[in-house]
Amino acid sequence: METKEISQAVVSRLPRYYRYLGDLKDEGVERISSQELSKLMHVTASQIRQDFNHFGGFGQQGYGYNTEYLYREIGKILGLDHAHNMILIGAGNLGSALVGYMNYRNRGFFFKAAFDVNPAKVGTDIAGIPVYAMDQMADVIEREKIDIVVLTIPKQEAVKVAQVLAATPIRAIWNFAHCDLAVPDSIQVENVHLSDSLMRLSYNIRQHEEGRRKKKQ
Amino acid sequence: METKEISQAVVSRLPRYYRYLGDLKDEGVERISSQELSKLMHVTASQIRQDFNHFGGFGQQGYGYNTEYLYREIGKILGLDHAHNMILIGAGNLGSALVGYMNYRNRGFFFKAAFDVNPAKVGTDIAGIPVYAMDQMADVIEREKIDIVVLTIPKQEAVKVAQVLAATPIRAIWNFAHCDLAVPDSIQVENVHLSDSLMRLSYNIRQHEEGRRKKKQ
DNA sequence: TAGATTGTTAATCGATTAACAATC
DNA sequence: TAGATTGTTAATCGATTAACAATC
Repeated sequence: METKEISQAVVSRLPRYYRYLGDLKDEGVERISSQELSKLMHVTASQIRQDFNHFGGFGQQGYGYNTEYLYREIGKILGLDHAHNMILIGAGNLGSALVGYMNYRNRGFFFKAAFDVNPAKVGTDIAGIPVYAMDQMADVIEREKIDIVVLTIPKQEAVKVAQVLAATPIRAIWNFAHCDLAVPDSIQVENVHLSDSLMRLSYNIRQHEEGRRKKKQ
Repeated sequence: METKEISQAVVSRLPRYYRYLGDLKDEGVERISSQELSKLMHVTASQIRQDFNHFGGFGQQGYGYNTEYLYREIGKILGLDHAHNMILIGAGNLGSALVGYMNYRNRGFFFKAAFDVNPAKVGTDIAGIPVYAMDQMADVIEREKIDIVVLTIPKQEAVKVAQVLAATPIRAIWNFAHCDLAVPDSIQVENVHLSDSLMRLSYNIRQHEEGRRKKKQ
């Protein structure tokens, strides 16, 4: 399908399209034009058509796009037609929240186990999955065919664990630690830097204030 | 200070600079050149200088940048020199995790209260802050001078709550609901769409596999 | 067929990188 | 002073938007 590399700018927009199309599908909307979708999502119709066309033609001239079909196709592009096995490293508050959420609203992402340094947690369950000691990691990854590791541990530990993970056959790390990770190219890293996000928010608050102050003068 | 509008691309990089400079400062590094920082962060030295210069000259020719000074200045730009009062709406797993995290590692962001629809939770404490009924929201916002509302509730409710919030003097929403919010321009919205993030990860796994398959042929 | 809307090329805009003069 | 490195302008690159021919 895709020949040339797709830019991350486009990739970042796909989940949002997927979300809107899912809603439309659920509302029973059978077809939608790039112009209608444009109004709904507050992006240009041109961008929508360009984005979709990176992956081949999903529409029909004079008709638009079939909502259900487009939804399914974008799902495939996003790899949601494959199951993913996950483990959690760091069975703290945030980790438990993620496991709980995934269990509840599944879309092919399955948590198989959690790991924690705290001996008091080892042997217990969080949100229905067992917590193991850290030294069981490599074993469980192999046995359960884990692709995705979710890292919810402090940055110092995250850096060390990433080194260990680099030698395992995992394919991705969903990194919630406040640091960048050095891993081989074969492992994809998706960072969720919550503190960065909050700082961006803080910047925008300040910026908006400033703008208002200047206008007043 | 800033006259022309700064692009969000630049703003998004500031927290990462802040992170690296904080680490350098803690390691006792007194000064750093754009070239050294470039190697460390894997971005071009040119971009670093451009980014900093959007906000005025922080460096010195022939010397580089003073780590501590630059760190403090970026902190100011990010608005971290002002305190922010926050409330949590949705005292579930994720919300509790965020409150717990913020309480522990404070940087001027203070959670004052939480709100939940569940009557069993109202009157209790989560991570040291009181949980109120939803109808107390506007009152608490005014009394506690809340700027930032953290939304960790399902999307259907989030949309409704956003409507209520639009009429309050809050300045920002940190939105963890899987939807976009329609609020006045005076309210900044920072979205953390975790499922979008996971889909991006899934895409990149798939993309990498595909690349490998093609190479083999 | 006529009208609508895509797919796609060309034009524009903005962001990144390169280069170098200014200056510590 | 000479060397180093910034601040800043100019060149390049990529992403977004506009336009329109193809076609359902």
